[in-house]
Amino acid sequence: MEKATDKRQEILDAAKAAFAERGFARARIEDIARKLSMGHGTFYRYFNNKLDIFFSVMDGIFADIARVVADEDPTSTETLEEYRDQIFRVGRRLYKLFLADERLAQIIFYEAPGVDPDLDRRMDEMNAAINRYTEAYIENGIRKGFLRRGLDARILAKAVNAMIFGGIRDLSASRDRERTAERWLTAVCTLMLEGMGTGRAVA
Amino acid sequence: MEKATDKRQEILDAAKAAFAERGFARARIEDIARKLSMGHGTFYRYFNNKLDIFFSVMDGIFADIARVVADEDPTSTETLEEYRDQIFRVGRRLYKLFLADERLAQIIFYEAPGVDPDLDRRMDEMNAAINRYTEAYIENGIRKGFLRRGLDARILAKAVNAMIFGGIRDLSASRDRERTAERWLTAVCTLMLEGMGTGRAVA
Amino acid sequence: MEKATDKRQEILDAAKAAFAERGFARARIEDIARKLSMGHGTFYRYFNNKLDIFFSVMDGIFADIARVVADEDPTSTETLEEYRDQIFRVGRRLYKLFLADERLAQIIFYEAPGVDPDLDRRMDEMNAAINRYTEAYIENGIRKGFLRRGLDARILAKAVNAMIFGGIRDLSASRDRERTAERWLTAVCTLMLEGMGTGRAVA
Amino acid sequence: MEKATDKRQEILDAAKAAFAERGFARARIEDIARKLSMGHGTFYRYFNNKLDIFFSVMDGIFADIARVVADEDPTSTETLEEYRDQIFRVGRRLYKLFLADERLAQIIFYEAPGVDPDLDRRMDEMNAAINRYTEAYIENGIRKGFLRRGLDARILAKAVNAMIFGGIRDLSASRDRERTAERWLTAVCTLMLEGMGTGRAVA
DNA sequence: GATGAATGAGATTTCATTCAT
DNA sequence: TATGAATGAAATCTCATTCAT
Repeated sequence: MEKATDKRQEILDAAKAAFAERGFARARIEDIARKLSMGHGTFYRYFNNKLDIFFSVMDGIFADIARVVADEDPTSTETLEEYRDQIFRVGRRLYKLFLADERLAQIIFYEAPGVDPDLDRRMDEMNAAINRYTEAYIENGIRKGFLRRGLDARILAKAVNAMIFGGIRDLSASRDRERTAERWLTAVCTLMLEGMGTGRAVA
Repeated sequence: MEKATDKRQEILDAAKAAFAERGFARARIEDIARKLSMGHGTFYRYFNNKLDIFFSVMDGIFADIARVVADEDPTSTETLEEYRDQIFRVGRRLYKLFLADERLAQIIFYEAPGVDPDLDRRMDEMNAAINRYTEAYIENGIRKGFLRRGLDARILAKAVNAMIFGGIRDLSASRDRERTAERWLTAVCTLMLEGMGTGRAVA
Repeated sequence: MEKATDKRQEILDAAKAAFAERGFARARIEDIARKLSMGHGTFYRYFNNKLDIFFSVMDGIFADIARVVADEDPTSTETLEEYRDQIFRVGRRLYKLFLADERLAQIIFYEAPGVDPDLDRRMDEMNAAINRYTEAYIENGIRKGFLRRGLDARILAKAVNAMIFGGIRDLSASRDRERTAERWLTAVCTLMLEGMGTGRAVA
Repeated sequence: MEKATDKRQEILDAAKAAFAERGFARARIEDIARKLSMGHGTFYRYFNNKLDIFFSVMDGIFADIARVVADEDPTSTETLEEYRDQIFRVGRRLYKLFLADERLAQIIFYEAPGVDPDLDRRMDEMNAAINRYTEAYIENGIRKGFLRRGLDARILAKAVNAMIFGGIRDLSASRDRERTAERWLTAVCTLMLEGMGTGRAVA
């Protein structure tokens, strides 16, 4: 049984690589099998079909992201400083996750969209879950008084996450990734906490 | 000549719909032709091949976006209030563009990525162009004194645009779109200019 | 009426060029029309279909060849010297014909075979006619006594013509064509009249 | 492995028949497959594409011919009698090869020319190789003294081969092939060694 | 369980031919 | 008479999936 799980994982990994490299449509089952020196008929012992394994690959990616995002308790933050630290902490972990495996960004941003309506929906749902998480942080901040009252927490949460994922996308294409990651975290915090304005008289 | 241009435009439009609905791979040339009650061979009188028309569709979309984005002069803004107005103005036009044609968001966010490396590159380039534009706004703001010195204009510009396009994506999926659009614009402005913090003592 | 004949001839010539250049299958009616700056629909006013014009082109070529071959009277030759002169005369005219228009050899040897069973048959018939002609020369030679008795005139005629057409094929691919043509004529005459042997005691 | 090679050979043979019967352009992959009661997709497991298999068919034919032609040593002939015997021997084998498989002549003379420039070139090369071979025979004959000095060996070799292949072509269309083959061999020898003249005073 | 040969649905693309203008 | 837009038959080729060994 262990053996079977290992093999499944192996196939999953080869498939992830193939999908990242060539996209869903152009990746061939036979290529994936050949990379593992196994008959491509064997593939169908572990997965029902091509879409099935793509969903499995995506599930793994979603789980990786969820693990990072859900690692902190949104209600535990008490001050703006703590919040800032938290953003950096979560952000760094997230960025590290994507920097550790370039295939993630390639798949999430380029290859997965449009493959299957069901999958698009699942991506939207994962997105929504992350948005809810961020919303909880913001609402906690308002409650605790270190974020302003009257903020549109729902939309702001989405905006913040859009930035964070924009950063991930940008990171994948950048040279000095460590440095760029820090610049992004700083920029995101700036916009989240102070904005870019000089603070003089904004209605 | 007018006739031919019209026909081309007609095909282009039917293709845009097909690509938005089923994605590049699943959209069939014959579907596009049948929708226009024409022989599918006719298609090839107006476009070289399937990828060719997809590029043409995308070119149209890029041009639409560029027209909106490039409509204002980044250096003309003098005060934070003017800047905020400008953001709202450009944002509203951009959101209106996408709300007027749901297919744009579907194609840009779901169907175009991963179809062709060349096209991915062109999307990245369009993105970069918009980023440069926003960067110019921010640098102007710093120069004019209504944005803080020392800001990382390059990354902040990217972050801002990530939010704006995040808004577009969200809008397409939302109910009361007009209202949601305004909420997004407000949220983006908030983050850009003041952040969410209470302003008390942030190092 | 003259006008129409001219046009027909013009099309025929453009088609000959197209067939020689690209072969029957790859030559497109539209290309032929475009070369004449005429609508390709017009083509069908002068020819029934693509095969029809190919047949017409071939008929022209056959006629050109027949004119050269049939120009002399096989029964008028009286001596070996006259015969040799005659071979040179006819051969030169034939080689000149093909050297004057490279397309002839290209079409005859490369493009026409296999296009259509009917056409293959017509080529065979033309060939047979030439063979009969040559056979008549040989039979005349035997009768007049300057060729040996007992020769297998039928096969020898075919062999001779195979050489002559082999020469045409070779000429088209050679550099100094005038010189090569003379060498071929000399070679053909040698084989026809004396052979290559030293003449000592061949049973 | 044996199995796969057999299948490949089976397909090759069916293709040879199809190409001989209908020509390259009109032969359909599906016909070849159906003749073997196999799915047409199977074809593509053994050959890359239609041109690929045509080249393979031709390679087989070229190899068959080369084997026959290269079987004797041009320099070993010492007398005219030996030479004559040699011509008969090689000629008989060559004619036998083509008589054993009618498709060879059909493909070589009717279907292959003009299919593909590359292939035309390869046919020309094969031809050239045979010509060089015959040239070696003639040069040997001159050296050994049983052929006349001063002969234009290069062109004469081409002329001789043109006759021999002319014979092949003629054979395929004839009734009593065995008899015709002998007549051709006799005719070729006559022209090669003595010519048709009576031998009286030819300048 | 593993294999890979076989399958055939399905999509793109070409271009001779037609026919309304 | 000339035109060229429209047509669709026809053919190639790909590759996910099946299944006998």
